[in-house]
Amino acid sequence: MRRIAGVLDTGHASLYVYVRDTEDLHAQILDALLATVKFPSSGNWRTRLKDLLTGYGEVLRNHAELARMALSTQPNGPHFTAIVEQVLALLKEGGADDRSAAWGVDLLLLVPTALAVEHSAEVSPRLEAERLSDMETRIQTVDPQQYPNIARLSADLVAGGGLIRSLWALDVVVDGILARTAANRMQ
Amino acid sequence: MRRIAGVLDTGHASLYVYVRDTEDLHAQILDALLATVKFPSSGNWRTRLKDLLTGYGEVLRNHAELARMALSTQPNGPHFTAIVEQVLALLKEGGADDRSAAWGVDLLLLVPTALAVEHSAEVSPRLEAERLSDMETRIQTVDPQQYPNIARLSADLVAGGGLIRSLWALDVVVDGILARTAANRMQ
DNA sequence: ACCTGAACACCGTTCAAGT
DNA sequence: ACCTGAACACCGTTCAAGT
Repeated sequence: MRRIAGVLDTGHASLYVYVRDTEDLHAQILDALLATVKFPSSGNWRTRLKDLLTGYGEVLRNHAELARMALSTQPNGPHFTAIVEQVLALLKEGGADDRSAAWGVDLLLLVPTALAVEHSAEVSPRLEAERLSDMETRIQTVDPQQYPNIARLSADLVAGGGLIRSLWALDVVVDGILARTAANRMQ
Repeated sequence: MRRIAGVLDTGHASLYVYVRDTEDLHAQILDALLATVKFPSSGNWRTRLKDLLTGYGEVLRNHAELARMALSTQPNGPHFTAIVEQVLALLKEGGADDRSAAWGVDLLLLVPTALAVEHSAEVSPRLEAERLSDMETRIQTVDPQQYPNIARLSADLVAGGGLIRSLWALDVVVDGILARTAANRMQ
């Protein structure tokens, strides 16, 4: 509140004319930022879905505070609602059944949101690189007797950057939603 | 810090002898609590996996602050590491390939963690019920012209409680990991 | 109607001083 | 080595007083 009031060159108490509290402030800022998210128009439905959610994730990754808010309280602004609508449309195009699509949209939005919060601790690139290499050495030097699977998979556990992992996670969830659809059909 | 120091009947500054900062304090508390998580021994691998992650999620759901910490900074205590090891073992038993298992464990742990953070805003049951019914009416009264898919799926969007949705989400991610494994085999 | 400054009730963290 | 109280530098929120 105080920081934003400073940027706006006004007293911090003045903001309470326009917002109810900090959460409300964050929600209004987020929806304004979501106006910049592009709705992809080329490629198949899966590519368009991943592009849309990547764009959503980019906004959240640039504003860690907003990602935290988006996770703890479901946003409800018009631009957020438009993204939900589009995700549902793309899942329908992909052949997902109604319930799988409805429940799947939450899970799909969770991926970029949670990943944005995960990377919100990145204070300085300097410290972040150190933290990451600490984690790598911890995984690579784990006791193979006590944790055989971690030791065996240590290379894969530390492999892959943020974006490639995010795209992989979205593919996993999309595949899972389609698998649920198939399982429901067989019932 | 001050609250916990009060419970321990000591000065808040004294805690800094044992912890580096608030994040370190949360990490130590979380790993102590994770000692209580049961490792299921009956049922097939998928049931055991879901039970294990549900147990993990229960701990986080009872301690919202810790869930937020677990999301922004990867825990690294011995009990957390043991859970990761067990998830990897169960995924291997289920036939997941190495990379899908290694990357999948992050995504699987994300589900209960993020859902715990989501429900961390539940201050009083009274207000929470109100917030939930507000959301329901908002979804059910959405403009069908502007948001046709939300309107069409409104019943499914609001259906299902926390636990059943969590189990569904875990099934989706497990199915997705197995689908990725199958896709990798075909290459 | 909108803005302001002061005040209130909190935080986490540091540090000199005690034992 | 461990603890303490005070102090510092922050928060979000409220409110009476201004214009």
